[in-house]
Amino acid sequence: MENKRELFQVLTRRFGLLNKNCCSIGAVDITSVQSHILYEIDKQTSPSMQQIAEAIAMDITTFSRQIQTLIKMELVKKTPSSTDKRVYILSLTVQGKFVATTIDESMNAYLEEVFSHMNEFEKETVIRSIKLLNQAMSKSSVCCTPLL
Amino acid sequence: MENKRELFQVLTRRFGLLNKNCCSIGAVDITSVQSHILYEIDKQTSPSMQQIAEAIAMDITTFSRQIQTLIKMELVKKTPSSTDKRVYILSLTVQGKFVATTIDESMNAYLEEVFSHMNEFEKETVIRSIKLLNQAMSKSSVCCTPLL
DNA sequence: TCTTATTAATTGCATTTTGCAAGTAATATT
DNA sequence: AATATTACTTGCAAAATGCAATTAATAAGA
Repeated sequence: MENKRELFQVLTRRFGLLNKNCCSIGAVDITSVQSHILYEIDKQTSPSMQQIAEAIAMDITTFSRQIQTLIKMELVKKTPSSTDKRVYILSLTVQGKFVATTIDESMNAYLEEVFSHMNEFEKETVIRSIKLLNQAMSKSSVCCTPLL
Repeated sequence: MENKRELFQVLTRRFGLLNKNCCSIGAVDITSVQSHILYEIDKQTSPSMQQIAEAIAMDITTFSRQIQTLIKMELVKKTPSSTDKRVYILSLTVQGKFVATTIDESMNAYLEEVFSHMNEFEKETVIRSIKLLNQAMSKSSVCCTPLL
């Protein structure tokens, strides 16, 4: 069988590049790391700092500073937890939600465009394959254990 | 249909993390960016600086400095082109080749492990899907045009 | 209860990475 | 022969990174 790494290297490089490109929304300009943070805050419900930092496998100190930046940009809000005063709950501001949604839409639009080069059967197959892959990776013991 | 971005986000995050983890070979410790550079030099034949920088979509000035680092680490060699004195041809040193190969092997080992959670049919399907996806992405006009 | 861990998050460095602008040297174009 | 373009390198200055150490709050042990 062919070299699997080759296939994955190309795939992830492309997707990584996509992430890099897609982060300029009107006057707001964010990095791909920040885009990941927004995505994850949007996805989770009332997450703490730790939770998000862990989800994106980012050092907590770097994360803390990124959040400070995002707060200055008025994209993220930090609310003290009512049950544990050490904890801060992260949420998106209206503008932050808008940015996250816009990025999500443009990513999905891109993916739709990519999938438009396939027929219905291929689409289904590919989607199912990605799911399979995600499942298999989450079962794997070798790597990525902290992740998702 | 379900949210495609979600699927891809998870997949590429996992793969990105894998890339991050897999870069300590004996006494040699390299970053994932450097691993990408080694990979690409190994793949291409007599590539110039520009070629590699473009392949991994990296700013040429940052790339130039990364190469300097890799040369200091004795993983990469820079040979002046005989036909064009502005150009440098990049190649891996013996040690660089060893590092690249070791990373490649450990990545493939990881992927084998991941695929071991699937049956033969699923494996084939997934591999074929990734290929399809790569083809579709290369056809796409939206993004990633400089890439591969 | 009081003392001692443990945990969540922040700051203080020191290092590394990044990328634009400007530079040098060689080749291509006119 | 003069000019433009190309390949690559340096000079900043800003940003990102991560370890060590700090603060404040909760949990656990005596």
